Amino acid sequence: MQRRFNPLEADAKWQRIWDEKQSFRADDSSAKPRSYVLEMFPYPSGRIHIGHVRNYTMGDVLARFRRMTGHEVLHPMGWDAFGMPAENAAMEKKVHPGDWTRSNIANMKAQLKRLGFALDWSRELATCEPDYYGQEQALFLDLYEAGLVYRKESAVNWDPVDMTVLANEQVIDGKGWRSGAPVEKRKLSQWFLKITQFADDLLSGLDTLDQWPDKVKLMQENWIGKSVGLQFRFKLDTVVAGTETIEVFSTRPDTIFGASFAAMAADHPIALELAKNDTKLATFADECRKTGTAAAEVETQEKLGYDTGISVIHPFTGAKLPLFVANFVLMDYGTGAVMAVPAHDQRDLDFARKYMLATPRVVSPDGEDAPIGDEAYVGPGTLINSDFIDGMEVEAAKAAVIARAEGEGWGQGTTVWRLRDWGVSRQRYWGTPIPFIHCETCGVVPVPKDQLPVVLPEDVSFDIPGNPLERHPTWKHVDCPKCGKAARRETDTLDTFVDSSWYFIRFASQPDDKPFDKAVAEQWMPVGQYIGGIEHAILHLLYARFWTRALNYCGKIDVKEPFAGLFTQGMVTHETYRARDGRWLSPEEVEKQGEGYVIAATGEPVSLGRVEKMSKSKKNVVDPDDIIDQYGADAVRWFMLSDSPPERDLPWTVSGIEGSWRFINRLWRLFGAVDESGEDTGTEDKVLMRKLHQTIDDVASDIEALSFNKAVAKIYELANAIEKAKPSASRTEAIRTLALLVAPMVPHLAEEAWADMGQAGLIADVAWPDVDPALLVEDEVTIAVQVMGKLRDTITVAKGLPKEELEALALAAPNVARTIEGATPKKIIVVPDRLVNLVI
RNA sequence: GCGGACGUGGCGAAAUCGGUAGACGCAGCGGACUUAAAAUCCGCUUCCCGUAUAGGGAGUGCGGGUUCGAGUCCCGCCGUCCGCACCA
Repeated sequence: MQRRFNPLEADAKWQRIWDEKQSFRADDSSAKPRSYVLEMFPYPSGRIHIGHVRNYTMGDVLARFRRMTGHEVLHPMGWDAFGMPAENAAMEKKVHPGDWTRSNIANMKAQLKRLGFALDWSRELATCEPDYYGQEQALFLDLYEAGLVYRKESAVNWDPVDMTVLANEQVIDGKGWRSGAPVEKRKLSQWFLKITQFADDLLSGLDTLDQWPDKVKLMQENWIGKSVGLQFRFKLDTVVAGTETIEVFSTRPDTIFGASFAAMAADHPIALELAKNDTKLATFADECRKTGTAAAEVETQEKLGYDTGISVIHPFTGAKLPLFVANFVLMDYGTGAVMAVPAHDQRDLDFARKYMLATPRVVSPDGEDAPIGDEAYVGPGTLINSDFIDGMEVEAAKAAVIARAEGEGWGQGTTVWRLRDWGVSRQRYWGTPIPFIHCETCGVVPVPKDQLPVVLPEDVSFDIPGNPLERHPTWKHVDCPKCGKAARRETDTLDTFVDSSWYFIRFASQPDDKPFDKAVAEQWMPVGQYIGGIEHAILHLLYARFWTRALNYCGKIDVKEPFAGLFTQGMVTHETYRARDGRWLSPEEVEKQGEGYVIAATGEPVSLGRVEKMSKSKKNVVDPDDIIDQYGADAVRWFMLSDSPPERDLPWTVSGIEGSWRFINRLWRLFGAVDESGEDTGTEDKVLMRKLHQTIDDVASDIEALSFNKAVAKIYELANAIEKAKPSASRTEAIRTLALLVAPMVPHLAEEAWADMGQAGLIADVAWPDVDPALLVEDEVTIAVQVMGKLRDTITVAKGLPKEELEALALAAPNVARTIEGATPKKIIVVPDRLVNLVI
């Protein structure tokens, strides 16, 4: 009778047993080597997505494998549970954000459980619960005491309809993403975290992260954006409202003798002042503000300027340079004004050509004063036409100019960062309340730690737009902790990125009375392997690196980098289908017919679209629950690991998951063959044993390298070899060992087989099989024989055969003899145990 | 525009050090079993010439180069994708 694996029964059974035995609980006091494996925790949107399944399966395989190799593994799961969708649901469906979120968590947890992940659920946390965000408030106060938190007036994107602040990413073409209303700039008092204090450290720390993708490190480097240069003051030839100088920044102070004009942003204070009495300038400035900052616009936009009629005085030559207001100068970078050197900066050159300004060369690769064409020269060279720095190389000239400016007191060497301090105020309900009180007498007063957590009120309404905390009848009214007079609670809540900036430490240590225990957390930290999507390359990963440094700065933890290893996995994609009228069709609606697809119900032809990321709008979504129902957890897990390298996109296909399901059953039949055949002849199968031990070794290193697709291929090869092998003691051993090799990937099947084979205990508790090094070396090798680099034949010989013998055998190989037709080779190249190449 | 990654059969992909290109899976084709289907098993499957399980030729985006030998190294193109975006 054919054995068919029954995942419906097996999955639930083993999940229950693992639960009962607390198999995956991490022991804080273990003497084993530690391994912290973490996947980015999900936002509880309601359903898990196939992308989550891929992400968590990868982490699970690594976690289970590390357990088998003798590690004490921490592999936790939680919920990034604050955020806007819950408030949107509250507005649309009239449910409380907390109820909505908690029921989503319950649903998603049930879904995750069905996949049999080896998670320590005892450490589960949700950021929306007071036991988490209360500790976050305590940490926020610690950072405040350390001087890392401050308030400042800041221009924000204000949505006048939703009556709330929007993040830059939520403003699309100048309009609120939800309301569609034109966004206003408003000055509001906002809470900030001093991330810029750690800018240099966050940058140099990247060099220590040798287990991070270069791509992510580069993105962070660009985001932090360090520029070193000279900040200096030009004297103005006309005093503007009491101002006699304009401050500029340049990364190329060496080119200062090539400056032919200066330019400032339309919003520069001097420009604003001048515009008061110059309507043409005011109009021009308005034009500058109107043009968008969208990629396409910037690229095509012409350099435009307005000559103010004022000049700046060159600090060395005393020459008068015209001062322009220019649309390419940004107020929020550097000082909002620049010295322009057209010969050595492309933007300055474009501008100079348009307004007929001089373009003197001051750096030359060959010392010649060649005229500048349409391209600015930005390469290395020697300074010319530059007074006291003539003849110097660029770097020396930079230093010389900075030294002179500092000596004469009109400028100083400076570093400018693109990174801004992190604005964490949100005018939302569903977030961590910022633990401060505003008192008319005492000012901004921190909530005393013994009064934490500041808990969100439950009785809120979402009938009208705006922040429900702000209009709650009682919540914000409190007495000042200092003077006892009536005062007002801060009604802003924290950006949810704060919540995800330390959850990994709370997983490692979760006491009731403090955010974490230093010693316990340090035993686990840093996270050994962190796995998640590339979309978090900058924000989340940078914030978490900052927050960990901030805690380190406060003496809370002896760790600076939270994630030693980072892996960014690819997306799960799917074909898209469209009907003739252009509407998207879901996979269930279409049917394969011959080479193409038709609508199942009507037979109407369907056009096949691109393979894209699964999304509701394109209707190419596959629900994890449905496929688990159909094929069981193991087939789904196996598919997630097969074929595509984990960092690349994985195309979901029905034939692919069916292939996985077929293999699950092939394994199941193979495992059944151990008892059934009874044909263990006691004989040894050396070839199979060699294959087995090579596979044990390969699969182990593939899993460590997260090359799951390769591990899967090796397991297929071994299964093929076992099926072809004749019954023997070796074959029985190989089958039993195969169960161990697949255990991290298809754990339910492995447990079922282990029990079925009469083995004691759980396979989850069995160690990874040992490799016999003697079996890793072949005693016979197949050698390629080439003539002039072209393969002509192969010969199989004993390993380690001396050069002369190989040459003789190669010359004697029939195909070779025919090809060279008796000629004597001029040269013979022999690579021992690999190949012989005859040069005629 | 700047920066980065990638380009291998019909498809997803292997090839860890410059040494037999295409392992493994999917799809496809042929066969066995079956009344039939499903399931399963066996075989073939880069392209071209060839009756051939003989043999040969071409072949890793394109054009060059280095080398006894290049998917891999170097130079120059082309294409796709991703990130950033007037950053002084």
